[in-house]
Amino acid sequence: MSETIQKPLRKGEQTRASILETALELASREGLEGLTIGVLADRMGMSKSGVFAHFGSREDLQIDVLKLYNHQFEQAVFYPSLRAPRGLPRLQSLFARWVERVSQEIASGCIYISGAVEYDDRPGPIRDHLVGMVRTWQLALQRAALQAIEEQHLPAPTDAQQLVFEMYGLVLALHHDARFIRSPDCVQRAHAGFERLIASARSEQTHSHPKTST
Amino acid sequence: MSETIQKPLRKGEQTRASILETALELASREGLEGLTIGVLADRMGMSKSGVFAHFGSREDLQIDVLKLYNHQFEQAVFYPSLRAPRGLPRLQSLFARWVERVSQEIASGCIYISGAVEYDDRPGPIRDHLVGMVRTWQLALQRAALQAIEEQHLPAPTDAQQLVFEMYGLVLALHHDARFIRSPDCVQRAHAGFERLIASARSEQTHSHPKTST
DNA sequence: TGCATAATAGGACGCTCGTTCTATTTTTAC
DNA sequence: GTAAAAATAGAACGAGCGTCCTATTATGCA
Repeated sequence: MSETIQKPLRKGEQTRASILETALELASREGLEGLTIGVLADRMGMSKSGVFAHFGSREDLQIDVLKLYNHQFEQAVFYPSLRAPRGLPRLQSLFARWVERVSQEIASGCIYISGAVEYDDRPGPIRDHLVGMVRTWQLALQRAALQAIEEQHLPAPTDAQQLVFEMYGLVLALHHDARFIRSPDCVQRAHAGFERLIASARSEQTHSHPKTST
Repeated sequence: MSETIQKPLRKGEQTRASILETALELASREGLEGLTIGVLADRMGMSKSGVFAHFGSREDLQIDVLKLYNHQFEQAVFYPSLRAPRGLPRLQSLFARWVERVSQEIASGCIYISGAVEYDDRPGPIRDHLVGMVRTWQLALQRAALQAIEEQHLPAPTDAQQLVFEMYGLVLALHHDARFIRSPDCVQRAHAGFERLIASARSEQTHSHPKTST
Protein backbone atom coordinates (compact mmCIF):
# COMPACT_ATOMS: atom_id res chain seq x y z
CA MET A 1 0.00 0.00 0.00
CA SER A 2 2.88 2.33 0.73
CA GLU A 3 4.43 2.83 -2.67
CA THR A 4 1.72 2.02 -5.12
CA ILE A 5 2.81 4.96 -7.23
CA GLN A 6 6.50 5.58 -7.82
CA LYS A 7 7.99 8.81 -9.08
CA PRO A 8 6.25 9.46 -12.38
CA LEU A 9 8.82 12.12 -13.23
CA ARG A 10 9.25 10.80 -16.73
CA LYS A 11 10.70 12.98 -19.43
CA GLY A 12 7.27 13.40 -20.90
CA GLU A 13 6.40 15.62 -17.99
CA GLN A 14 8.84 18.11 -19.39
CA THR A 15 6.99 18.14 -22.71
CA ARG A 16 3.73 18.56 -20.85
CA ALA A 17 5.12 21.57 -19.03
CA SER A 18 6.32 23.25 -22.21
CA ILE A 19 2.97 22.55 -23.87
CA LEU A 20 1.30 24.28 -20.96
CA GLU A 21 3.55 27.30 -21.29
CA THR A 22 2.73 27.63 -24.98
CA ALA A 23 -0.94 27.06 -24.22
CA LEU A 24 -0.81 29.88 -21.68
CA GLU A 25 0.64 32.21 -24.27
CA LEU A 26 -2.08 31.30 -26.73
CA ALA A 27 -4.86 31.55 -24.17
CA SER A 28 -3.61 34.95 -23.05
CA ARG A 29 -3.88 36.22 -26.58
CA GLU A 30 -6.98 34.46 -27.89
CA GLY A 31 -8.79 33.74 -24.65
CA LEU A 32 -9.23 30.43 -22.88
CA GLU A 33 -12.18 29.61 -25.11
CA GLY A 34 -10.14 30.45 -28.19
CA LEU A 35 -7.42 27.99 -27.19
CA THR A 36 -7.49 25.23 -29.77
CA ILE A 37 -5.61 21.95 -29.78
CA GLY A 38 -4.81 22.14 -33.47
CA VAL A 39 -3.15 25.53 -33.23
CA LEU A 40 -1.38 24.46 -30.05
CA ALA A 41 -0.03 21.36 -31.79
CA ASP A 42 1.20 23.45 -34.71
CA ARG A 43 2.93 25.88 -32.37
CA MET A 44 4.58 22.94 -30.61
CA GLY A 45 5.54 21.17 -33.81
CA MET A 46 3.59 18.13 -32.67
CA SER A 47 0.55 16.25 -33.83
CA LYS A 48 -2.88 16.98 -32.41
CA SER A 49 -3.15 13.57 -30.79
CA GLY A 50 0.35 13.88 -29.38
CA VAL A 51 -0.63 17.05 -27.57
CA PHE A 52 -4.04 15.74 -26.64
CA ALA A 53 -2.62 12.62 -24.96
CA HIS A 54 -1.10 14.76 -22.20
CA PHE A 55 -4.51 15.94 -21.07
CA GLY A 56 -7.67 13.94 -20.73
CA SER A 57 -9.71 16.54 -22.52
CA ARG A 58 -9.60 20.09 -23.75
CA GLU A 59 -11.36 21.20 -20.60
CA ASP A 60 -8.64 19.66 -18.44
CA LEU A 61 -6.07 21.44 -20.54
CA GLN A 62 -7.87 24.74 -20.02
CA ILE A 63 -8.03 24.19 -16.28
CA ASP A 64 -4.34 23.37 -16.12
CA VAL A 65 -3.59 26.53 -18.08
CA LEU A 66 -5.68 28.42 -15.58
CA LYS A 67 -3.78 26.94 -12.66
CA LEU A 68 -0.48 27.81 -14.29
CA TYR A 69 -1.57 31.40 -14.79
CA ASN A 70 -2.77 31.59 -11.21
CA HIS A 71 0.56 30.32 -9.97
CA GLN A 72 2.52 32.81 -12.04
CA PHE A 73 0.26 35.62 -10.90
CA GLU A 74 0.80 34.75 -7.25
CA GLN A 75 4.54 34.49 -7.75
CA ALA A 76 4.74 37.84 -9.52
CA VAL A 77 2.25 39.89 -7.53
CA PHE A 78 1.17 38.38 -4.25
CA TYR A 79 4.20 36.75 -2.63
CA PRO A 80 6.70 39.53 -3.32
CA SER A 81 4.34 41.99 -1.68
CA LEU A 82 4.44 40.04 1.56
CA ARG A 83 7.92 41.42 2.05
CA ALA A 84 6.42 44.90 2.32
CA PRO A 85 5.44 45.98 5.83
CA ARG A 86 1.97 44.97 6.96
CA GLY A 87 -0.62 47.66 6.35
CA LEU A 88 -0.70 50.40 3.78
CA PRO A 89 2.76 49.72 2.33
CA ARG A 90 1.76 46.15 1.56
CA LEU A 91 -1.52 47.27 0.01
CA GLN A 92 0.36 49.75 -2.12
CA SER A 93 2.84 47.11 -3.14
CA LEU A 94 0.06 44.72 -4.14
CA PHE A 95 -1.55 47.36 -6.31
CA ALA A 96 1.71 48.52 -7.86
CA ARG A 97 2.81 45.00 -8.77
CA TRP A 98 -0.65 44.23 -10.07
CA VAL A 99 -0.62 47.28 -12.32
CA GLU A 100 2.87 46.51 -13.47
CA ARG A 101 1.92 42.97 -14.39
CA VAL A 102 -1.19 44.02 -16.29
CA SER A 103 0.90 46.65 -18.07
CA GLN A 104 3.41 44.04 -19.16
CA GLU A 105 0.54 41.84 -20.21
CA ILE A 106 -0.67 44.48 -22.66
CA ALA A 107 0.66 42.39 -25.53
CA SER A 108 -1.02 39.25 -24.25
CA GLY A 109 -3.82 39.99 -21.80
CA CYS A 110 -4.84 39.05 -18.28
CA ILE A 111 -6.73 35.77 -18.07
CA TYR A 112 -8.49 36.80 -14.86
CA ILE A 113 -10.05 39.65 -16.80
CA SER A 114 -10.69 38.06 -20.18
CA GLY A 115 -11.90 34.90 -18.45
CA ALA A 116 -14.38 36.89 -16.39
CA VAL A 117 -16.07 37.99 -19.59
CA GLU A 118 -15.78 34.64 -21.34
CA TYR A 119 -17.22 32.65 -18.47
CA ASP A 120 -19.66 35.04 -16.84
CA ASP A 121 -22.51 33.08 -18.39
CA ARG A 122 -20.89 29.73 -19.12
CA PRO A 123 -21.30 27.32 -16.22
CA GLY A 124 -18.89 24.49 -15.61
CA PRO A 125 -15.63 23.61 -13.89
CA ILE A 126 -13.62 26.24 -15.73
CA ARG A 127 -15.87 29.01 -14.49
CA ASP A 128 -15.78 27.53 -10.99
CA HIS A 129 -11.99 27.48 -10.89
CA LEU A 130 -11.79 30.99 -12.30
CA VAL A 131 -14.27 32.45 -9.83
CA GLY A 132 -12.39 30.78 -7.00
CA MET A 133 -9.09 32.28 -8.07
CA VAL A 134 -10.45 35.80 -8.56
CA ARG A 135 -12.31 35.72 -5.26
CA THR A 136 -9.15 34.53 -3.51
CA TRP A 137 -7.27 37.44 -5.01
CA GLN A 138 -9.97 39.90 -4.01
CA LEU A 139 -9.93 38.51 -0.49
CA ALA A 140 -6.17 38.91 -0.33
CA LEU A 141 -6.58 42.54 -1.28
CA GLN A 142 -9.33 42.96 1.25
CA ARG A 143 -7.17 41.40 3.97
CA ALA A 144 -4.38 43.83 3.19
CA ALA A 145 -6.84 46.73 3.35
CA LEU A 146 -8.15 45.55 6.71
CA GLN A 147 -4.61 45.30 8.02
CA ALA A 148 -4.00 48.85 6.88
CA ILE A 149 -6.96 49.87 9.02
CA GLU A 150 -5.69 47.81 11.95
CA GLU A 151 -2.32 49.47 11.71
CA GLN A 152 -4.14 52.81 11.65
CA HIS A 153 -2.70 53.69 8.27
CA LEU A 154 -6.27 54.18 7.17
CA PRO A 155 -9.05 55.57 9.35
CA ALA A 156 -11.40 53.11 11.01
CA PRO A 157 -14.57 53.88 9.06
CA THR A 158 -12.89 52.85 5.82
CA ASP A 159 -14.91 50.29 3.89
CA ALA A 160 -12.34 47.68 2.88
CA GLN A 161 -14.64 45.98 0.39
CA GLN A 162 -15.41 49.28 -1.27
CA LEU A 163 -11.69 49.95 -1.50
CA VAL A 164 -11.12 46.62 -3.23
CA PHE A 165 -14.04 47.25 -5.56
CA GLU A 166 -12.56 50.51 -6.72
CA MET A 167 -9.03 49.11 -6.97
CA TYR A 168 -10.37 46.36 -9.18
CA GLY A 169 -12.16 48.96 -11.27
CA LEU A 170 -8.95 50.89 -11.81
CA VAL A 171 -7.17 47.79 -13.07
CA LEU A 172 -10.10 46.85 -15.30
CA ALA A 173 -10.04 50.34 -16.78
CA LEU A 174 -6.29 50.02 -17.26
CA HIS A 175 -6.70 46.72 -19.07
CA HIS A 176 -9.55 48.12 -21.16
CA ASP A 177 -7.82 51.30 -22.26
CA ALA A 178 -4.47 49.61 -22.78
CA ARG A 179 -5.53 46.61 -24.82
CA PHE A 180 -8.73 47.80 -26.46
CA ILE A 181 -8.54 51.57 -26.80
CA ARG A 182 -4.74 51.55 -26.80
CA SER A 183 -4.42 54.88 -25.10
CA PRO A 184 -0.91 55.52 -23.82
CA ASP A 185 -1.68 57.33 -20.59
CA CYS A 186 -3.64 54.62 -18.84
CA VAL A 187 -0.86 53.25 -16.64
CA GLN A 188 -0.30 56.57 -14.93
CA ARG A 189 -4.04 57.09 -14.78
CA ALA A 190 -4.38 53.87 -12.84
CA HIS A 191 -1.70 55.01 -10.40
CA ALA A 192 -3.25 58.44 -10.09
CA GLY A 193 -6.62 56.87 -9.38
CA PHE A 194 -5.16 54.73 -6.63
CA GLU A 195 -3.38 57.63 -5.01
CA ARG A 196 -6.55 59.61 -4.96
CA LEU A 197 -8.40 56.62 -3.60
CA ILE A 198 -6.00 56.36 -0.69
CA ALA A 199 -5.95 60.10 -0.12
CA SER A 200 -9.73 60.14 -0.13
CA ALA A 201 -9.88 57.31 2.40
CA ARG A 202 -7.32 58.99 4.62
CA SER A 203 -9.17 62.27 4.74
CA GLU A 204 -12.34 60.47 5.72
CA GLN A 205 -14.05 62.10 8.68
CA THR A 206 -13.68 60.06 11.85
CA HIS A 207 -16.80 61.92 12.93
CA SER A 208 -17.32 62.67 16.60
CA HIS A 209 -16.06 59.45 18.17
CA PRO A 210 -12.32 58.88 17.91
CA LYS A 211 -12.79 55.49 19.55
CA THR A 212 -13.40 52.88 16.90
CA SER A 213 -16.02 50.38 17.83
CA THR A 214 -16.58 47.07 16.00
CA MET B 1 -31.21 60.14 -61.82
CA SER B 2 -33.60 61.35 -59.22
CA GLU B 3 -35.51 58.22 -58.27
CA THR B 4 -33.21 55.40 -59.24
CA ILE B 5 -34.14 53.62 -56.02
CA GLN B 6 -37.73 53.50 -54.95
CA LYS B 7 -38.97 52.67 -51.48
CA PRO B 8 -37.52 49.24 -50.73
CA LEU B 9 -39.73 48.99 -47.67
CA ARG B 10 -40.69 45.43 -48.45
CA LYS B 11 -42.15 43.19 -45.81
CA GLY B 12 -38.85 41.36 -45.63
CA GLU B 13 -37.35 44.37 -43.88
CA GLN B 14 -39.60 43.61 -40.96
CA THR B 15 -38.21 40.10 -40.75
CA ARG B 16 -34.72 41.48 -40.94
CA ALA B 17 -35.41 43.79 -38.04
CA SER B 18 -36.78 41.02 -35.85
CA ILE B 19 -33.81 38.82 -36.74
CA LEU B 20 -31.52 41.62 -35.60
CA GLU B 21 -33.37 41.92 -32.30
CA THR B 22 -33.00 38.23 -31.63
CA ALA B 23 -29.38 38.38 -32.72
CA LEU B 24 -28.78 41.18 -30.25
CA GLU B 25 -30.21 39.09 -27.44
CA LEU B 26 -28.00 36.17 -28.38
CA ALA B 27 -24.89 38.31 -28.80
CA SER B 28 -25.47 39.94 -25.41
CA ARG B 29 -25.49 36.55 -23.77
CA GLU B 30 -22.88 34.64 -25.75
CA GLY B 31 -20.78 37.48 -27.06
CA LEU B 32 -20.58 38.81 -30.59
CA GLU B 33 -18.11 36.11 -31.50
CA GLY B 34 -20.42 33.46 -30.05
CA LEU B 35 -23.28 34.60 -32.25
CA THR B 36 -23.96 31.77 -34.66
CA ILE B 37 -26.26 31.69 -37.64
CA GLY B 38 -27.54 28.20 -36.90
CA VAL B 39 -28.66 29.06 -33.39
CA LEU B 40 -30.12 32.31 -34.62
CA ALA B 41 -32.12 30.47 -37.29
CA ASP B 42 -33.41 27.99 -34.73
CA ARG B 43 -34.47 30.81 -32.43
CA MET B 44 -36.27 32.48 -35.34
CA GLY B 45 -37.90 29.29 -36.58
CA MET B 46 -36.24 29.81 -39.93
CA SER B 47 -33.66 28.01 -42.01
CA LYS B 48 -30.01 28.98 -41.89
CA SER B 49 -30.00 30.17 -45.47
CA GLY B 50 -33.20 32.10 -44.90
CA VAL B 51 -31.55 34.07 -42.14
CA PHE B 52 -28.27 34.35 -43.96
CA ALA B 53 -29.86 35.86 -47.07
CA HIS B 54 -30.67 39.03 -45.12
CA PHE B 55 -27.01 39.77 -44.49
CA GLY B 56 -24.17 39.40 -46.91
CA SER B 57 -22.03 37.63 -44.36
CA ARG B 58 -21.79 36.82 -40.70
CA GLU B 59 -19.50 39.79 -40.23
CA ASP B 60 -22.11 42.14 -41.68
CA LEU B 61 -24.66 40.64 -39.32
CA GLN B 62 -22.34 41.24 -36.37
CA ILE B 63 -21.76 44.83 -37.40
CA ASP B 64 -25.48 45.45 -37.77
CA VAL B 65 -26.04 43.96 -34.32
CA LEU B 66 -23.38 46.31 -33.02
CA LYS B 67 -25.07 49.30 -34.59
CA LEU B 68 -28.41 48.29 -33.12
CA TYR B 69 -26.87 48.00 -29.66
CA ASN B 70 -25.21 51.36 -30.05
CA HIS B 71 -28.49 52.95 -31.04
CA GLN B 72 -30.32 51.45 -28.08
CA PHE B 73 -27.55 52.53 -25.73
CA GLU B 74 -27.72 56.10 -26.95
CA GLN B 75 -31.48 56.15 -26.65
CA ALA B 76 -31.42 54.77 -23.12
CA VAL B 77 -28.42 56.56 -21.66
CA PHE B 78 -27.15 59.47 -23.68
CA TYR B 79 -30.14 61.34 -25.09
CA PRO B 80 -32.28 61.32 -21.93
CA SER B 81 -29.39 62.84 -20.02
CA LEU B 82 -29.33 65.85 -22.32
CA ARG B 83 -32.49 66.96 -20.55
CA ALA B 84 -30.48 67.35 -17.36
CA PRO B 85 -28.89 70.79 -16.85
CA ARG B 86 -25.48 71.29 -18.41
CA GLY B 87 -22.63 70.58 -16.01
CA LEU B 88 -22.49 68.31 -13.03
CA PRO B 89 -26.18 67.33 -13.09
CA ARG B 90 -25.84 66.07 -16.64
CA LEU B 91 -22.66 64.18 -15.78
CA GLN B 92 -24.41 62.59 -12.83
CA SER B 93 -27.37 61.68 -14.99
CA LEU B 94 -25.13 60.06 -17.58
CA PHE B 95 -23.44 57.94 -14.94
CA ALA B 96 -26.68 57.01 -13.20
CA ARG B 97 -28.39 55.93 -16.41
CA TRP B 98 -25.28 54.07 -17.46
CA VAL B 99 -25.16 52.17 -14.18
CA GLU B 100 -28.85 51.46 -14.35
CA ARG B 101 -28.56 50.08 -17.84
CA VAL B 102 -25.61 47.84 -16.99
CA SER B 103 -27.51 46.66 -13.91
CA GLN B 104 -30.50 45.71 -16.01
CA GLU B 105 -28.14 44.02 -18.42
CA ILE B 106 -26.90 41.70 -15.72
CA ALA B 107 -28.88 38.88 -17.25
CA SER B 108 -27.53 39.57 -20.72
CA GLY B 109 -24.36 41.64 -20.65
CA CYS B 110 -23.04 44.86 -22.12
CA ILE B 111 -21.63 44.47 -25.61
CA TYR B 112 -19.32 47.46 -25.24
CA ILE B 113 -17.63 45.62 -22.37
CA SER B 114 -17.68 42.04 -23.61
CA GLY B 115 -16.73 43.25 -27.08
CA ALA B 116 -13.74 45.13 -25.70
CA VAL B 117 -12.33 41.84 -24.44
CA GLU B 118 -13.34 39.81 -27.48
CA TYR B 119 -11.83 42.22 -29.98
CA ASP B 120 -8.88 43.72 -28.14
CA ASP B 121 -6.58 41.57 -30.24
CA ARG B 122 -8.75 40.74 -33.25
CA PRO B 123 -8.31 43.30 -36.01
CA GLY B 124 -10.99 43.96 -38.58
CA PRO B 125 -14.08 46.03 -39.21
CA ILE B 126 -15.92 44.78 -36.14
CA ARG B 127 -13.17 45.97 -33.85
CA ASP B 128 -13.01 49.26 -35.73
CA HIS B 129 -16.71 49.91 -35.31
CA LEU B 130 -16.59 48.92 -31.66
CA VAL B 131 -13.63 51.13 -30.83
CA GLY B 132 -15.34 54.01 -32.58
CA MET B 133 -18.48 53.61 -30.54
CA VAL B 134 -16.70 53.29 -27.21
CA ARG B 135 -14.47 56.25 -27.94
CA THR B 136 -17.51 58.30 -28.90
CA TRP B 137 -19.13 57.41 -25.60
CA GLN B 138 -15.99 58.25 -23.64
CA LEU B 139 -15.76 61.57 -25.45
CA ALA B 140 -19.37 62.31 -24.58
CA LEU B 141 -18.55 61.69 -20.92
CA GLN B 142 -15.46 63.83 -21.18
CA ARG B 143 -17.44 66.65 -22.75
CA ALA B 144 -19.92 66.53 -19.90
CA ALA B 145 -17.08 66.63 -17.40
CA LEU B 146 -15.52 69.63 -19.13
CA GLN B 147 -18.85 71.41 -19.06
CA ALA B 148 -19.07 70.73 -15.33
CA ILE B 149 -15.75 72.51 -14.98
CA GLU B 150 -16.89 75.37 -17.19
CA GLU B 151 -20.01 75.78 -15.08
CA GLN B 152 -17.74 75.79 -12.03
CA HIS B 153 -19.46 72.77 -10.56
CA LEU B 154 -16.03 71.20 -10.42
CA PRO B 155 -12.78 73.09 -9.69
CA ALA B 156 -10.63 74.17 -12.60
CA PRO B 157 -7.67 71.85 -12.04
CA THR B 158 -9.91 68.81 -12.44
CA ASP B 159 -8.57 66.33 -14.99
CA ALA B 160 -11.60 65.45 -17.10
CA GLN B 161 -9.93 62.50 -18.78
CA GLN B 162 -8.92 61.10 -15.44
CA LEU B 163 -12.48 61.48 -14.26
CA VAL B 164 -13.78 59.53 -17.26
CA PHE B 165 -11.12 56.87 -16.76
CA GLU B 166 -12.27 56.27 -13.19
CA MET B 167 -15.95 56.39 -14.09
CA TYR B 168 -15.33 53.76 -16.71
CA GLY B 169 -13.47 51.69 -14.14
CA LEU B 170 -16.41 51.82 -11.77
CA VAL B 171 -18.78 50.52 -14.43
CA LEU B 172 -16.32 47.83 -15.47
CA ALA B 173 -16.07 46.72 -11.85
CA LEU B 174 -19.85 46.76 -11.62
CA HIS B 175 -20.17 44.59 -14.70
CA HIS B 176 -17.45 42.26 -13.44
CA ASP B 177 -18.83 41.75 -9.96
CA ALA B 178 -22.43 41.55 -11.11
CA ARG B 179 -22.09 39.09 -13.96
CA PHE B 180 -19.00 37.13 -13.02
CA ILE B 181 -18.67 37.21 -9.24
CA ARG B 182 -22.38 37.74 -8.75
CA SER B 183 -22.01 39.80 -5.65
CA PRO B 184 -25.20 41.63 -4.71
CA ASP B 185 -23.73 44.90 -3.41
CA CYS B 186 -21.99 46.04 -6.54
CA VAL B 187 -24.62 48.48 -7.79
CA GLN B 188 -24.47 50.57 -4.66
CA ARG B 189 -20.68 50.22 -4.66
CA ALA B 190 -20.58 51.77 -8.11
CA HIS B 191 -22.71 54.68 -6.92
CA ALA B 192 -20.64 55.08 -3.79
CA GLY B 193 -17.48 55.13 -5.89
CA PHE B 194 -18.86 57.85 -8.11
CA GLU B 195 -19.90 59.98 -5.17
CA ARG B 196 -16.45 59.65 -3.68
CA LEU B 197 -14.97 60.53 -7.03
CA ILE B 198 -17.01 63.72 -7.31
CA ALA B 199 -16.41 64.65 -3.67
CA SER B 200 -12.71 64.12 -4.12
CA ALA B 201 -12.65 66.28 -7.24
CA ARG B 202 -14.61 69.01 -5.50
CA SER B 203 -12.28 69.18 -2.53
CA GLU B 204 -9.27 69.45 -4.80
CA GLN B 205 -6.82 72.09 -3.64
CA THR B 206 -6.53 74.99 -6.03
CA HIS B 207 -3.01 75.30 -4.56
CA SER B 208 -1.33 78.71 -4.44
CA HIS B 209 -1.66 79.59 -8.08
CA PRO B 210 -5.17 79.81 -9.36
CA LYS B 211 -3.73 79.89 -12.86
CA THR B 212 -2.96 76.37 -14.00
CA SER B 213 0.15 76.21 -16.09
CA THR B 214 0.92 72.94 -17.88
C1' DT C 1 21.72 -4.88 -24.45
C1' DG C 2 16.93 -6.07 -24.20
C1' DC C 3 12.18 -5.31 -22.91
C1' DA C 4 8.26 -3.19 -20.91
C1' DT C 5 6.28 1.09 -21.07
C1' DA C 6 5.56 5.66 -22.15
C1' DA C 7 5.26 9.16 -25.82
C1' DT C 8 3.94 10.44 -30.17
C1' DA C 9 2.04 10.16 -35.05
C1' DG C 10 -1.46 9.36 -38.35
C1' DG C 11 -5.86 8.79 -39.63
C1' DA C 12 -10.74 8.66 -39.12
C1' DC C 13 -15.18 9.74 -36.66
C1' DG C 14 -19.14 12.86 -36.01
C1' DC C 15 -20.20 17.42 -35.33
C1' DT C 16 -20.81 22.43 -36.26
C1' DC C 17 -19.51 26.30 -38.65
C1' DG C 18 -20.17 29.92 -42.68
C1' DT C 19 -21.28 29.93 -47.25
C1' DT C 20 -23.24 28.75 -51.86
C1' DC C 21 -26.48 26.89 -55.17
C1' DT C 22 -30.83 25.72 -56.69
C1' DA C 23 -35.80 25.16 -55.90
C1' DT C 24 -39.96 26.62 -54.03
C1' DT C 25 -43.00 29.55 -51.77
C1' DT C 26 -44.65 34.08 -50.72
C1' DT C 27 -45.16 38.81 -51.51
C1' DT C 28 -45.66 42.83 -54.47
C1' DA C 29 -47.12 45.48 -58.59
C1' DC C 30 -49.94 46.22 -62.51
C1' DG D 1 -55.54 37.45 -61.60
C1' DT D 2 -51.21 37.09 -63.36
C1' DA D 3 -46.43 37.86 -63.94
C1' DA D 4 -42.22 39.63 -61.96
C1' DA D 5 -39.61 39.90 -57.91
C1' DA D 6 -38.46 39.01 -53.39
C1' DA D 7 -38.14 35.80 -49.50
C1' DT D 8 -37.28 31.46 -47.79
C1' DA D 9 -36.13 26.39 -47.68
C1' DG D 10 -33.26 22.52 -48.41
C1' DA D 11 -29.25 20.28 -49.42
C1' DA D 12 -24.43 20.19 -50.04
C1' DC D 13 -19.57 21.97 -49.77
C1' DG D 14 -15.09 22.36 -47.37
C1' DA D 15 -12.92 23.49 -43.27
C1' DG D 16 -12.01 23.17 -38.41
C1' DC D 17 -13.20 21.35 -34.09
C1' DG D 18 -12.51 17.64 -30.03
C1' DT D 19 -11.91 12.97 -29.54
C1' DC D 20 -10.82 8.08 -30.23
C1' DC D 21 -8.22 4.12 -32.12
C1' DT D 22 -4.24 1.94 -33.75
C1' DA D 23 0.49 1.85 -35.13
C1' DT D 24 5.11 3.39 -34.53
C1' DT D 25 8.85 5.47 -32.27
C1' DA D 26 11.39 6.83 -28.21
C1' DT D 27 12.44 6.30 -23.47
C1' DG D 28 13.74 4.23 -18.95
C1' DC D 29 15.03 0.35 -16.18
C1' DA D 30 17.08 -4.50 -15.27
